[in-house]
Amino acid sequence: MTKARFVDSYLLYLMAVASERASDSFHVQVRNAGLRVPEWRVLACLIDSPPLMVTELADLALLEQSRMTKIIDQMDARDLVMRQPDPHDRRRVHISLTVEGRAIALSLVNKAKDHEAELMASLADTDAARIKPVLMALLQALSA
Amino acid sequence: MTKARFVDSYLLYLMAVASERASDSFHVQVRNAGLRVPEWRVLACLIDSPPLMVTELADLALLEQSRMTKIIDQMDARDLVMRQPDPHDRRRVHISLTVEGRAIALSLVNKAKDHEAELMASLADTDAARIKPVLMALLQALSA
DNA sequence: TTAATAAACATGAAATATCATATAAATTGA
DNA sequence: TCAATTTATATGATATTTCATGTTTATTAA
Repeated sequence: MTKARFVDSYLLYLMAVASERASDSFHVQVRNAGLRVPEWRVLACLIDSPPLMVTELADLALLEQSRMTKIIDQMDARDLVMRQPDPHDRRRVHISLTVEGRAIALSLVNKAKDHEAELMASLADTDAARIKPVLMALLQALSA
Repeated sequence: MTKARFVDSYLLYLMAVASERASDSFHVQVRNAGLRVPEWRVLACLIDSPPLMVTELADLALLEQSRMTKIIDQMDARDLVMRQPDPHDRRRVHISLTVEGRAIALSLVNKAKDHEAELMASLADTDAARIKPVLMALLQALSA
C-alpha cells in the first residue's frame, strides 16, 4: 500500500497537471510552427469568431489585458493579426486575423483536432465520453 | 442556435479554462497568505512527503528546474523551506518544510480542502463523482 | 449641458521566467 | 583506474509578465 499524497487527489492539482501534461505534446507543434502558446491561443480564438476587442480576446485566451496588448503588437508586426478601430466606440480596437494568420491558424487547428482525436482514442470509452461534459459542467457551475 | 466556437469544445482549451477559473478563487487565498502560486505548490507538495530533490519537486510542482532553484532560494530566505545536502550523493539537495513552512502549508491545505468541498458541492452528483476519476484516467493514459 | 465617473487600451518600470550553460559530483565502460 | 559521459543544481543574460497608471473616449447623473 503506497501512501497517498495530498496533491494526488486534490482537484485543482489534478486539473493543473492534466492540462499541462496533455498540452505539452501539442505545444511542441505550436513552437515548431514558430509560435508561442499565447499566440496560438489568439489564433485559435479568432479563427471562427468575428473581430474581438482586446479585452474580449484577453478573457477568452486566458491572458491579462496589458499582456494581450503586447502580444497583439508582436503578432501585428508579424502580420498575423490586424487592428481595426471600432467606428462606434473609438476606445475600442477590433482584432482579427490576416490572411497569413488565418492560414497558420487553420493549419494548427487541424493539427489540434488530430492531436485531440489521438488523446481521446487513448482513453477508455466511458472516460472519453465523460471528460468534456464534466469539464463543461464545472465551468457552468463556476460561472453561476 | 448559437454558433459553436472551436475553442469551446476543444479539450485542451476546456482543461486550461477549467483549471484557471477553478483555481482563481483559491489563489486569492494563497496571495492573502503572502504566497505566490508556485510557492503554494511547493508547500502542498512537501506537506506529506519525505524531503524531495530539486528536480523531483520541480516535476511535481509543475515548475522548470532553474525556476524551482530560484523559488527555493526565496522560500529558504523566508524560512519556509530548508535545503539539506544528501550525504550519499553530494550533487543532490533535499528540500523540506521548516516548522513555519509546515504551519502555513497546513493552514492552506485545510483551506484548499474546504474550497474543494465547495466546488464539488456545486456540481451535480454524477459530475462530482466523475471528475477526479476522469482526470486520473487521462493522466494515466498520458504516462503510458 | 457638463463635471464626474467609468471603460478600453497602451505604456514603462519592476518582478519573474526561460534558456543556455557553468560547476560539481557520480556513474560508466575502455 | 581514469577519461568520458551523465546527472543534479546553480547562475546569468535575455525575454516575458505583471502591476500600476496614463491617455483617450464614452457614459452617467447633477
